[in-house]
Amino acid sequence: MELKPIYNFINKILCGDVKEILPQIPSNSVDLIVTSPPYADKRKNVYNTIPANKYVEWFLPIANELRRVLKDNGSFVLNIKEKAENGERHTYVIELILEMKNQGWLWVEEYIWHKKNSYPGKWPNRFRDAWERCLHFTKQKKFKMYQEAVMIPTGNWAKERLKNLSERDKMRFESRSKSGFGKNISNWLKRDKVYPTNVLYLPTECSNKNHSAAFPVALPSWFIRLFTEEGDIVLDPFIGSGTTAVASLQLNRKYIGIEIKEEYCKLAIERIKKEVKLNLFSGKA
Amino acid sequence: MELKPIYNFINKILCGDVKEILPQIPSNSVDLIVTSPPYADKRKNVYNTIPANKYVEWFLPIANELRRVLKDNGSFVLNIKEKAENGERHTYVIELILEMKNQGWLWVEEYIWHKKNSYPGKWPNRFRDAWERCLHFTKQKKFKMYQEAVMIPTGNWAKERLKNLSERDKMRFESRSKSGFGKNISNWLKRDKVYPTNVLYLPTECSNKNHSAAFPVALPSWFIRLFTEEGDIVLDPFIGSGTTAVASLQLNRKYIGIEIKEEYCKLAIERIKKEVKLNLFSGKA
DNA sequence: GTTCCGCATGAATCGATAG
DNA sequence: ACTATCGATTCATGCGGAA
Repeated sequence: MELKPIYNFINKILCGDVKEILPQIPSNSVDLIVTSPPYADKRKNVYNTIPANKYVEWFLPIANELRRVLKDNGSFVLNIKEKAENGERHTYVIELILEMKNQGWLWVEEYIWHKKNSYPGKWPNRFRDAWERCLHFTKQKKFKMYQEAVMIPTGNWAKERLKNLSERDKMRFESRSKSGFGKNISNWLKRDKVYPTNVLYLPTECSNKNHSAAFPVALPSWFIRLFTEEGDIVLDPFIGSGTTAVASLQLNRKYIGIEIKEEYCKLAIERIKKEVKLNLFSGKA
Repeated sequence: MELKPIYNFINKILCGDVKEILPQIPSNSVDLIVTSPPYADKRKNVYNTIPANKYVEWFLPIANELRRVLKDNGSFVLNIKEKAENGERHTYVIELILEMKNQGWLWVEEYIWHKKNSYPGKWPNRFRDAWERCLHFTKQKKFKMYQEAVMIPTGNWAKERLKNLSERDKMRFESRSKSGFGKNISNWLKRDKVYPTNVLYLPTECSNKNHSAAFPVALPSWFIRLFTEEGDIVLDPFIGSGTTAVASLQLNRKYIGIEIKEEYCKLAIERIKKEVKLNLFSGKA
């Protein structure tokens, strides 16, 4: 099949089925794939739900296409968590890991997203679920990684030093450590920063009315900074309300978003427009 | 085979091979199994290390015996983490989960132990590993669980209390209380407490006195409070330096410990003696 | 008695070197 | 080519000695 070159897809929300759109995208063309696909049996009212026991079978062909479109030195970050069913955790996620390895993916790491404010609730046999998996897959042992881009202030250093900062600086400092913005004092801190671990401690974003995005900007933002440079291409095959696109824009990366639900596509485009205006206003673009 | 009744094993450290000792323990006799088995290829200077690719095969017969000795309403908490090898996470842990389900275990939950102080190091392809799995298995859908026993202090009482602590102590206190650790937990009123999540945040106990236990007392302590009542029997088939026994004693539970290394057995017995003395001194036992 | 600083110590992992 | 061993890297913690 003759494929259109990649620049036809860049900075667009492609409204349609992943299984039809992905095959149109040329091979070895994106630097990072980061996504939070619909979880099994969740959000029934919005998506055509995928039963837990068919999840692997449904996702594997998509994973295979994703591997094709990813550059050899690129990364795939899959944010996912198995549901509990009949008093047990379902096994479709760990089965998926094994099957993706059979496809040729390397399972490099499992990052944990430790959710600061998790969904409330009480059950007799378990507590609130406060974490999700962020599975890191690659095509090769060697891949692009920019660890300095996500360094964080030292534990003790931060505590000691915060006392001497004004309230205003404190705010800036806080926002920096969470999302990576606020460059004012970043140089000043450089020597006193350390590398993070494989546990991300981030709050979920309270749903802004329309979309039920449990996927906070800070999450794709962290992986985009870690695995790409400015100008690189970030693909999210289940982009929902456009969170990954927003993160990409903020970081001067290019995005490709795929979304099947038209209402979500519209929502994403609205959010992106606002973000672009913000960038223009701040003289960024 | 004629088995001795369970009281012959209670409050003892049994020095020998798990595979020989477990079959002597009667069926349906312990309320909780909590353990941190030797990880694949780790602690080579101490244990005969189990290669990663033989790990499942090695552990499955043990898991089967554990299921036999566990009471029907009991729980099994397995603390484990896969290693990274050749740039990838190994799959033996997730394979083990699938195989244990085949044996009849229910995989109820995966708790995350978020380690505050993880092992240092820097690599081109990953960050420091700051978490471990605490896999919760049971025999039945219904099992014993005492959620109130691990509730976390919050509210005004805690705030008042915190005022009088130094900044540094406050940090420590908070990190402990986030996951429900901390010794004075019983002092809080019920209305000032909330249920924890499935993420436990606590430091490892490193370079402590004579023994260095990567398995901190607070970890078995939390699960013992959650899954047992006073007087119940707690089994640790890889008890090492006796951490699980210490936790059991502190909480007025009975322990059964198995350990293959004689030096560790001695160490465990020493620690237990000290703990018993402490309990006597405080008028507990 | 406190507080503070310096130091050794890990359930690690990768890349290079050696056989 | 494949395995075994070693050095380099890194940081929260608890201890001991000093002020």
